[in-house]
Amino acid sequence: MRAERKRSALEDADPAAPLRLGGLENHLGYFLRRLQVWAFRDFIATLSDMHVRPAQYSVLLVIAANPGQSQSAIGRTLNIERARLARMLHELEDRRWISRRASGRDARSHALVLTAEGEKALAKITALAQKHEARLAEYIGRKRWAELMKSLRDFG
Amino acid sequence: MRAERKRSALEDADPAAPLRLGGLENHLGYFLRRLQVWAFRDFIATLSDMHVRPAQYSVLLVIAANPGQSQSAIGRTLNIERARLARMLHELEDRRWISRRASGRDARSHALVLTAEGEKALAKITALAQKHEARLAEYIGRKRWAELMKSLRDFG
DNA sequence: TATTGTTATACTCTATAACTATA
DNA sequence: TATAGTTATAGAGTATAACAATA
Repeated sequence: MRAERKRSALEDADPAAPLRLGGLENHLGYFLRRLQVWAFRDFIATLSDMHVRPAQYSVLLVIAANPGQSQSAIGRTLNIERARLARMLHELEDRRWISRRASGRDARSHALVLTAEGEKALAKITALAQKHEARLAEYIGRKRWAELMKSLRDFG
Repeated sequence: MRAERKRSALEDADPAAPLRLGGLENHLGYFLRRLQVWAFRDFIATLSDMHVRPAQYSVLLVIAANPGQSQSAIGRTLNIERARLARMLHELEDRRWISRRASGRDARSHALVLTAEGEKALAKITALAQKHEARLAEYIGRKRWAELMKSLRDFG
């Protein structure tokens, strides 16, 4: 028998190769999760100098696009629980990137805005985030990136 | 002036409506994350009777598809850190769904297999997981489901 | 020396509940 | 009564480091 004979599946295995996924192959959630984890890791690594995490970044962008809105409106938009958002906003306030102003209409709520320092930080952050996005597009291929973006954005 | 006059963007806002996403619109990771979170929540809710989380389910499926493999091989396949996987496997062992056998080849590693009880549980779990998947497909539309699945699976 | 599995710690994020102050 | 925001706690997942046993 030749050295390159047909070997059984067990013998055949490259010890470092990934295994069969089995039924997981039929679950979209698994594949979504896998790519999302890659993307978030790359995002965090790319923005490590600024110490900004994806959730913080999303909050900064939504405040920038909707100045003066309340915490509950931000949380509703991004699906962030109000308790979690309250703590995150305190951190961003400690960093002098946002400020809470009294809302004219409702004494219970705050009007959130970026500070001048926050605007400056966001400019740097956005530049790094673009680099991350370019890396993601390269990782999965520009065509696939565009397909996924269209499919997911059209839905959302 | 009429009551239905053209109002400014600020006045116009439905107080419960989501805000503008701003720069977030250009980030695939955000949209991936949003759908993935929906999917995992639905998965957890659908399988709440079995108390199985997505990561546990993925481990059970990969063991079922690759009986006798080691923890490191499972972890490598699913991108689960070995420390995390060790604890998860102890939980699954406590539930009598998997067992660790001595590996013939390497005394350091375990050969993981489903128990008979584990096979039975996985049958129930898989049936529920199908219901979840059907719900996900309905949520985003069957066409979009197929597009995303193709795009993501081809890549992986 | 490197790898397999284990234990432990710290941090992020999610999920709740309880509380206050307003509406 | 309901809503906005706050504080606290518990659980899951991620990231590390250190360790024993084995390769």
